[in-house]
This record gives sequence, structure tokens and C-alpha cells, in this order.
Amino acid sequence: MKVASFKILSILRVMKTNTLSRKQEIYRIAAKLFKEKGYSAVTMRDLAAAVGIKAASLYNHISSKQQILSETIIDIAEQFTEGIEMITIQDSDTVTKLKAVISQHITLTANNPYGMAALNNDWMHLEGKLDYYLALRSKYEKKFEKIVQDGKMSGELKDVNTEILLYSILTTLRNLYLWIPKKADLKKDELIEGLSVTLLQGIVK
Amino acid sequence: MKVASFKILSILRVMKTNTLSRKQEIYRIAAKLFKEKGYSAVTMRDLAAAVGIKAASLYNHISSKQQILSETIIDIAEQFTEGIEMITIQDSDTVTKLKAVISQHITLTANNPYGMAALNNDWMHLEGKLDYYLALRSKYEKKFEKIVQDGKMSGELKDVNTEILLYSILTTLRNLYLWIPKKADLKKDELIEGLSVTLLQGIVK
DNA sequence: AAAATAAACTAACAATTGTTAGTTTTGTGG
DNA sequence: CCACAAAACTAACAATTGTTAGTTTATTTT
Repeated sequence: MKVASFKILSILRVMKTNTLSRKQEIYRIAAKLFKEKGYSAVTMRDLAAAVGIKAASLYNHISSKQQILSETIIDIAEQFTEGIEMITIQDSDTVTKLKAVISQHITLTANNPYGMAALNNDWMHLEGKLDYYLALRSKYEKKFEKIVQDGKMSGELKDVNTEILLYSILTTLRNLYLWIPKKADLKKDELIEGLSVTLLQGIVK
Repeated sequence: MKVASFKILSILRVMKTNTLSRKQEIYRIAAKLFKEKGYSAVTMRDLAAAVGIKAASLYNHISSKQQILSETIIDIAEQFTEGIEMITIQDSDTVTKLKAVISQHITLTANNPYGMAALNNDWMHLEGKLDYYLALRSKYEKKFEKIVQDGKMSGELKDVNTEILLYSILTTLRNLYLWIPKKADLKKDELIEGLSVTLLQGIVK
């Protein structure tokens, strides 16, 4: 009984692992193609060729083109939303929180730059999960705005136009995917420090 | 003779004006659709429906889908490159030049936000003019970098990482198209001032 | 070695794509 | 009102799209 159930679990685990790794390879390659040409311009035949198989064979691993986009985007969006919730509840000053936000963007982007591209550029092609994605994004933006508002109330931040500030920082962070892959040499800590100075302290003496 | 040639010119002018205005209406609507879904996802039938005609009728005014993208992008890219050349040759301090760059981005984006979206997101779908576009972009980035380098050499700018600085400011400016159309109420001068403070002076007290 | 499952293949489908040809309608100048 | 050109239309094309069905090959499990 013990042995039998162990074996079954073991089989399931191995099977699942193999399937997932092939599936995830497809996802990774798909995200890369999506970054280069956008979701709509990437055909299943393009994707199959990049993977090294025929288009029909993709469907042994994935269920649809839309599923690839959806899982890629939602997975990342959830990580961002969860992350900023952790940051907002921590008891620290505004600059520390903002640095944590910057750090999270750098980390998640470095982990999956192509997925970030899909998130940024192809979210409007989500079908079933579009509303959910928009809700996640809206939640994220509200949390970020609260950090900034609190910082202004407490006098830690200058009294600059909040909308401009939010737009400016979020845009810079959201587009890191265009830039981080080219800078593999740049250490993560240096990048966090450099971006924090540039975004928070300004560049003029 | 005088009268005759005047009439001919007049006819030509009117004809050209009408054609151009219809053509330009199509271009404008096309750019708007490109912004919403991307070049690849917009079909000629989508565009025709948005214009209020049938797809085949579009070809009385334009010669191909590709031509719409190409003219839209190249037109804007040339304006940017010409503009920054004027700024670089003027004899003024670094902050003035950077403000001029910011101002140019705001002006060109406000003039044609949807075209800016196409420039940002769909340049890779250029066929004949891709190399020319890349050359224009590269030229622009080099001029911008020179302004920053000069500012650091002269001591007007802090000694922050140049790449981070360039990336951060350019990204913010290039993505204004996402934001400016929502802020029709915000005066242009306020926007220039607000962005300049945020980008140049920083937000931390 | 046999059986079973995973993962590739070929062939095809219905729908959609950009574009062309040919025709009809609309509007304008003489 | 006529003639003409601009601009709309219908119909169709060849190519490409995502996806399915059915089959063969590889890889594991027993």
C-alpha cells in the first residue's frame, strides 16, 4: 500500500515535471517571440519552428495560443500585486519603500524580461482574463500611489505633481525589460542604487 | 493664359487637398487603431469599418497597409531627429537643452499621440524603411547622449551612471503618448515644468 | 519483450488576411 | 443636363491563420 502509492506519486511527479519543462520551454520561446514582434504577429508556425517541431505538435503541450499569453501575463501581474502588498504593509520610511518597489521591478524583470514585454505590450489581446488583469494593474497602481501620497504628507517627498511623478517612475520601471537584457554585466545592486538615485534624487547638481 | 493656368493650378490644388484630407483621415484613424491593438492586429476591414467604408475602397486613397505604417513612423522620426539637431547646435547650458528636449517630446506627442504609439510599438513591422528608421533613431540617441556627456563634463550634471540616466529619461519621454491624451486639461507649460523638475531635480527633499 | 504513454508527424479544415478587378454611385465643372 | 472623375461598391483571389483528426515514432513502465 505504502509502496504502491509512493510509486504512483513518483510516476505522476516525473510525468508532470517532464511535461512542464517542455511546456515551459515553449512558453519561454513564445514570450521571446512576442517581445520581438508582438503577440498578433507571431504565428503558431513561427513558434513551432523556433521550438524545432511542427505547429500541430505544439498542441501536445499547450491548449491554445491565447493560453500562452494569458498564463504568461497573469503569472507576472500576480507577482507584482502580491509584492507591492508586502511592501505597503511594512513599517518603513517612504524612500525605503520606493527603493523596494524599484528593486522588485528589477528582480521580476531580470527573471523574465520577455514575459514583461508581453505584459506591457500585449495585455490588450487577453480574452478571458482581460478584466482580471486590469483589476490587478489597477490595484497595483493604487498601492503605489498611496506610498507616494504618504511620502508627500509626511514631508519626505517634494510637493511635485503626483500624476507626473507616478507616470514618470512607473513608465521607467515598466520598460526595464527593454534594457536589462542588454546589461547582463551590470550588477543588480548597482542597478537598484543607480536607478534610485536617478529617479529619486534627480540628476542636476 | 494666365487665367487658364490659374484654373489648372486651382483644380489641382483642390483635388490634391481633398484627396489628402481623406487620405490623412484614414492615416489618423489607422494610427488610433494601431495604438489600441498594434499594427498586426488591425485588419484593413477594421480600418475600413472605422472610416465608414468597405475595405476595398481604402485603396482609392492609400496604396498599402505597410505604406500607412511607414509614412506615419518616418514622418515623426524625422521631426525628432531634425529637432534635436537644432537643440544641440544652440549655445545654451545643459539644463536648457534638456528642457528643450523634454519640450519637443511633449509637443510632438501632443500633436500626434497615436502616431507616437506606432513609432514606439510597431517600428519592427516596417519593411522597406526599417533600416532608415533605425538610423534616425540611432542618430537621435547619439545627440541626446552628447548633451548629457557635455553636462557631466562641465559639472552641470551629477556623476550618475550615464546609461541609467539616458534610459530613464528617454523611456519616460517616449511613453508620453500613453499619458498625454488623458490629460488634455493639463497645460503644456505646466507639463514641461513638472516633468523637468521630476526628471532633473528629483522628488526627494 | 510487451504494453502503454508521450510526443512527434502529415493532412486538412474553416476562417481570415491584404489586395485586385470590374462595376456602380456620387459629386463637380462646363 | 452632360461628361467626367472621384470614390464608393460587390465579388473574388491566393495566402495564411489557429486548430483538429488520425497516424507514426520514441520513450518509459511493467
